[in-house]
Amino acid sequence: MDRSRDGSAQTPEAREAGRPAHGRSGSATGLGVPRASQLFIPTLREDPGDAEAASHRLLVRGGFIRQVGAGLWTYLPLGWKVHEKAVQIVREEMDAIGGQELLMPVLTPAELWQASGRYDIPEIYKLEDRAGRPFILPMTHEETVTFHAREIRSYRELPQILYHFQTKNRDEPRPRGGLLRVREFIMKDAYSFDRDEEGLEESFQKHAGAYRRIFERCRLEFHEVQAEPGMMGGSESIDYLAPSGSGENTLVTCERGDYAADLEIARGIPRPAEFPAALAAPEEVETPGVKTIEGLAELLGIDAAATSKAMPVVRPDGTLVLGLVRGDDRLSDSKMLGVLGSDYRAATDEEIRSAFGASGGSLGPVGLELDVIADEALRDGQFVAGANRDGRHLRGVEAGRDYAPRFADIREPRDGDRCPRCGGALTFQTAIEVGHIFKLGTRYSKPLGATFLDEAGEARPIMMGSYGIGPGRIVAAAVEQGHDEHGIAWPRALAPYDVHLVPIEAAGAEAMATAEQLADTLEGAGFTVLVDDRDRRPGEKFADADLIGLPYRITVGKKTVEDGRVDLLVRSGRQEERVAVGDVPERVGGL
RNA sequence: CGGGACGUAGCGCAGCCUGGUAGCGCGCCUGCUUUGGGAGCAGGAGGCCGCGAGUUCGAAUCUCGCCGUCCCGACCA
Repeated sequence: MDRSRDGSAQTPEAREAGRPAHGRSGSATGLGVPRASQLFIPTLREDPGDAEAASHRLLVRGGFIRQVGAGLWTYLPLGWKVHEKAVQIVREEMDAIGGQELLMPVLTPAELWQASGRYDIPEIYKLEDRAGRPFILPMTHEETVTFHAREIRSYRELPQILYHFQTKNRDEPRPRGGLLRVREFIMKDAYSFDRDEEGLEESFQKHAGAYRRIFERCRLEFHEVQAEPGMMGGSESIDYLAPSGSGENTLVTCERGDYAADLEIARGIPRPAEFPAALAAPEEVETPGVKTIEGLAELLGIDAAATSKAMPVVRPDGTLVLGLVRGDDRLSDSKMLGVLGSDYRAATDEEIRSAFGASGGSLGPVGLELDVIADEALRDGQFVAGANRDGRHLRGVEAGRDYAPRFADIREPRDGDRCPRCGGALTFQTAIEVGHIFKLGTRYSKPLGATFLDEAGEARPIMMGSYGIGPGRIVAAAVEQGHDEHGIAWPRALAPYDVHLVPIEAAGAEAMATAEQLADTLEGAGFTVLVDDRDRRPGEKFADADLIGLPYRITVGKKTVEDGRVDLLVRSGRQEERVAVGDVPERVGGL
């Protein structure tokens, strides 16, 4: 215990014993309610110059966080309180589904990651100890937890759920947006261990339930969507997306509420194309100088949706594949990745020239030896396609008749698409990914040798799942969803304190005494209170209170104190009401 | 990693084009007056102008290199 700060003769035990039973947090001084005059809450009058996202701006201005380097942030005392509120909610819900909290180290021997095959992921930080032994700073803990799961020997010891809150490091190519994408952050990562698919499904659903409760308790608007498993491998994954003004994901939802998906895998029904009269066979037309779909549609006087767009790509083994989408659509990178089952890159001009005998702008699927992957939207109808001769296109190209593609959904949904379930209008919003859960299967248990013996005495790899939540992203999403031009409006579940008590200095000793007394009463009633006892002008105190965003603000001034009343303001609304001092706890509790 | 921008007092910025004593607003310190939405007056402190080379009698300013930060893209549990 740090005695240097506190010269009192109080022993830790006495201090502990003196703490109130209802668990309110201690004050900064060791005496009474936390006072702004003695806390480190450096608010800023102006927006930081390099911040754009609302959460970034307001968390910095409100004195919650400060930047140390790109993607590296300190949680100041106020910000850490919010973070820990989120952590506690996550912890309670994880424990409620039988999760067992532990703590695994950050510093990790490289050999674990070499064994899983993830050592070469570019995002991991690599380092050595003084003897030259290789270590990494992991981005998640599958390898380490699987290392421990090797101690599970029998089906009798399954299932298990283990989790921890631990610092993760990622050498992000581009950190951004304050807490939205960072290089070091705390993550709750949980891992489930089951004997078979059915067990995994059960663990997976338990987590899905816990996640819904967590985000509901945090008062976040969120959507549970099917997602891409990405580099984690594994069969199924669900993303939890919180719509926000800033973020890196695009959430696609149906106006009727029956469909929600991440843009990367979302399906949309494109508007129907208007086709010209059908032709019995493709017919070549001169299209000199036409390089774009717009130019082509204009020249021929047709709907851009009645054209097709060819996107030649190259796989790592050098094979060329032609992706074909409708002229007005965009190829979806993530979907293409899924269809190809491998990495790919756009073909270079030279590769295009030698394979097609034409350049960019005039490519089409007819008469090719290559694999052609055509979007579903091209299944029916006749489209204009490149002729594979510069300056020429083909009219009336029909899939099946004129070329033999493999059909797949490879278009990126866009504005104007209809819902694949009900035909309703789709809307697109940016969103923050606040959680992601995965079925890993035996992706890690096999290479790391985590097996158990079943009833038949046969060794089988453990079925695993992995479940992540970023408390820092919950914090950012809460601000994105709860703020106005004056500052943050925290939900009570995440607010660093419940009540901001603002005595007006000039109102005199009586007002101060009333404030002190009210603070104690409120704390006694189970609320946490921050008293702004700073020697500042009222306007400044109000501005800071708006910025910091505690759910309730109580003003004690000479206007009110004379008749034993105070002004109560709910941060999320803007209406203020005058309440008798004695009625305050009940009034606040009822809100 | 590609494209763009920025780095000057604690914060937000001007000055740079056209080289010659480093400025403004806010904040900070002292005093007095003020006090229900970021006060007024007076006085004061605070700068390796990102770093390093070069050009020049002289560089915040011109040139080159490097570093850092932000935005778009690529990337992305």
